[in-house]
Amino acid sequence: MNKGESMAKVYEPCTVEKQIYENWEANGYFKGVIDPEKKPFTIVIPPPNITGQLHMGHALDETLQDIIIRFKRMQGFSALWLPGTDHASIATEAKIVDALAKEGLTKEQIGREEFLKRAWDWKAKYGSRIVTQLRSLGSSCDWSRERFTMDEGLSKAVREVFVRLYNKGLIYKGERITNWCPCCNTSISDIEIEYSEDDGYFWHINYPFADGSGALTIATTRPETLLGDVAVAVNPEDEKYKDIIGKMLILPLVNKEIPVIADDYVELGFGTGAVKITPAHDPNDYEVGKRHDLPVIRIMDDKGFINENGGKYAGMERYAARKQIVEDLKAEGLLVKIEPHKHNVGHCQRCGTVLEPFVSNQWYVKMKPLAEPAIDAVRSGRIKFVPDRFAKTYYNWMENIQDWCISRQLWWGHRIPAYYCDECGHINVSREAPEKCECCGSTKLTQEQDTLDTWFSSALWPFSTLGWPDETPDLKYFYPTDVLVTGYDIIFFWVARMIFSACEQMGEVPFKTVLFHGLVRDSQGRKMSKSLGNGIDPLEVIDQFGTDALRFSLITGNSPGNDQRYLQEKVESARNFANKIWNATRFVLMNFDEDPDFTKVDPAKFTIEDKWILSAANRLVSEVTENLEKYELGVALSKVYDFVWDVYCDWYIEMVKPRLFDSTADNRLEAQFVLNEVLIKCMKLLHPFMPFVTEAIYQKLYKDAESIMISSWPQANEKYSYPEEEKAIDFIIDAIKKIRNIRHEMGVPSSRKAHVIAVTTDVSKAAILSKCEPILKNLGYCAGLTVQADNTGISKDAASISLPDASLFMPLEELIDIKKEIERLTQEKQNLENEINRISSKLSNENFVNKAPAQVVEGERAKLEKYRSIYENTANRLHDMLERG
RNA sequence: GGAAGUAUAGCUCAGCUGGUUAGAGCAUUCGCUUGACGUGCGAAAGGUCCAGAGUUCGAAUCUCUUUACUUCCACCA
Repeated sequence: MNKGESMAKVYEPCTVEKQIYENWEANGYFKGVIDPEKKPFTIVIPPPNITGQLHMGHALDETLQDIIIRFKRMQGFSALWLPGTDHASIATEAKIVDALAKEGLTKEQIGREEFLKRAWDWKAKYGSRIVTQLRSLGSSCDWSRERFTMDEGLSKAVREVFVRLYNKGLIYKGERITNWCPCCNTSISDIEIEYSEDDGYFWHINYPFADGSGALTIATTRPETLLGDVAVAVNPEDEKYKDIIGKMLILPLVNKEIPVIADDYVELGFGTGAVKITPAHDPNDYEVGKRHDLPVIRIMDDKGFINENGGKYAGMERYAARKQIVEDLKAEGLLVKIEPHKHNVGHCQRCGTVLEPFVSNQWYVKMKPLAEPAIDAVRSGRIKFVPDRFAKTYYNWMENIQDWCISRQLWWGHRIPAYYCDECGHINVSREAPEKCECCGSTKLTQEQDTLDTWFSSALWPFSTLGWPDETPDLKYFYPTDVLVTGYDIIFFWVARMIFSACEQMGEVPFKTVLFHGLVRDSQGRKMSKSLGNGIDPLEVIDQFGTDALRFSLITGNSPGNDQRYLQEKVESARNFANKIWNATRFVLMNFDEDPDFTKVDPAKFTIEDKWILSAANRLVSEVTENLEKYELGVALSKVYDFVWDVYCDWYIEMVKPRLFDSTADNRLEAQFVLNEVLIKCMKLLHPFMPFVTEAIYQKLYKDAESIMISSWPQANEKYSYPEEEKAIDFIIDAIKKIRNIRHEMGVPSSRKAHVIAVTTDVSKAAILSKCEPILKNLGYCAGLTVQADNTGISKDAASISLPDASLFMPLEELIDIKKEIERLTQEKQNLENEINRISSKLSNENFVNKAPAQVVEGERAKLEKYRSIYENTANRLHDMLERG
């Protein structure tokens, strides 16, 4: 039994994938190694959350990166794909809090230390799950370098950056309006807000004038905030209210006097034209309050309950208080009307709770100075966005950036390295806990309770994972990284922040290219989500169809930055493709001699079809390489697919079958060589996309193969350039297709072979036809072929095929329907005429001939010549038939 | 309110810097135990490239306008 016969008839991914992956890893092929002889190529993984489960988005993201890194590795770069995970402060903390709740505990009850212990335990238990899942995608990450955003080194980097920014005055602590999630119990940054258009109400409320002269009507969507009102503002230009500016109003329910003030902020013509001002609970009001020097009265606590400033409402939950206040206003006759009102309400990105903006004391990063170099990094081209339209989104955000609230009232995360002096109140900010206050020398210091936004640490990922702030050899060699692959949905959260962090800390960009991909949606185009239950588990798909099939289906038809749909049919066809190449290999090996000695191959014995495919494979190599360099992964893949399936399997293999089956054939070894040569080239081109099946095949093709993943990327081989043979075989394929077409149309069974007569006066065409007789016989169902220069002996009822500079005649005896044949020829003649007219009018257009590139004009001329020749043949035959018929 | 994307065969999508008789997969129709594969082979049908205007010798491709859908940003109490 030879190697081919020992291969299963159907490729079964699940039987080989795991072992192949373990082999790669055990042999250290994934390792990024500092090699001064080689150029580095670096990718850092977008670290998945430790709370995460593998989803289709990861699958796409990982596949793209793996394709690029495998390609570069094969090209001879010292490739490093650095993996790791993110601590995901808010998401993880919520998990721990939930787990505690099940035990009837709160985090306050167990205290910070115990809480963190549990969090680390949780991380140890579940943090590796996602990493295991990434491996099943075939990811060739250097797992020996796996990092975690809260490991020792990265925490050091975080403290270093914090201290540096603080010392430069770019981090400050201040009292400002911040968005607060009463459910997660923490402040959040602006970009963590998700707005949605919600149904609400406009409550119109009368605020009576203190002097008893009537009332002023305001409208609000949050009536409970009136407890914190300190004024009512009107537009200074508003004729209606000119006279009341400066008058005092009685704040309902609170019974306190507040002034009517004038401020441009109030928009003319909107609502009642009078706006209650609650500086502690609204960012705009806060600004108005500052301008008018008004007090800031916070009336709600961190959990969303009315505080002691709320008088009799103190202790009530915010919505209960709202209801009560509306009722009380109604009772006092101050409620004018309630209007339904749609408005945008901010929700917590993580838990969906309606956010409460209020003043609190938080840490911020001053963004303006950081944004400028970051904008320049992209504008100058040092960082390239693919597709480049995302640069616009990026500029727009960066140019209008607000300061970044980085403190979180959470325990799981990097605790802010600020130490308050209990004696003098001075804030000591330092890398390590100071022994005494740098201001008064007191040793009584208390560390800040708050932790940092998760994204603060991931912003440092490209350099912190390489050892920064230490000047490590890794950092020197592998930084800056080459390409970052990520979804466009985190351009602000992560990409932008890495850019300004790197520019500030490293003085250099974090990566040279950012390749953005879109979302993987369900088959109906909906976002995959837990609540819809429409998510598809990549692991299940892998089990069923294989990793390669999943990867293939995600990449084919994918273009940068665009969303795509997940369709199972696509995975199925990808699986079929894996099976196809498996069987092509099986065929090749089944038809190998025992250990063919390719050193004995004589290129002089290459046939026309050997040269044709060697030449075509060369072009494929160049094109695919170029597409990959430009990150056109989907295009590259479909080119290999087409070549392997259509060109290699359906044509070349079929062409060489007779040679292989004839053990005495003189050039059998050459056929085996070419089959092998081209197949290996294709497998290498395909390997980044479909690593497992190509490895499995590679192992079959080579006796002592190490691994395809460390083999070298194919190069176009100049000695295999045969443009003439390529043209010749294209001519023959065209002829065969036409023969098959006619036979099918005439309903001729494939068992009935026809003796074909080729008529041509063109010497080179005659030669090609003669040379290709075996191919025509085999694939064109010919019993034999005669090539001659004139029409002698051609029966009137033979079916005819017009080719450039040649005609083929197929006597099919009684099977041919003359009427039908005349119809067919007439139609064909008409089609050709149309084409010829189109092209000749183009060529007779002086402007075209003068202005179009010579190559294009030449191309059109050649086309015209070809069609004319075919036309002539068709017209002659038609004429003949009509005459004789 | 601002910005962006998409619109190509029944479905899902390719088509790069303008020059193809406009492509693929799936589905459809017809035929095939052709010594690798029916997860296959062969053949076919199917498209005013959303609509309109412009630039050009030439537009699916570039510009503008319209329509439909999608997304992001901002946000008026």
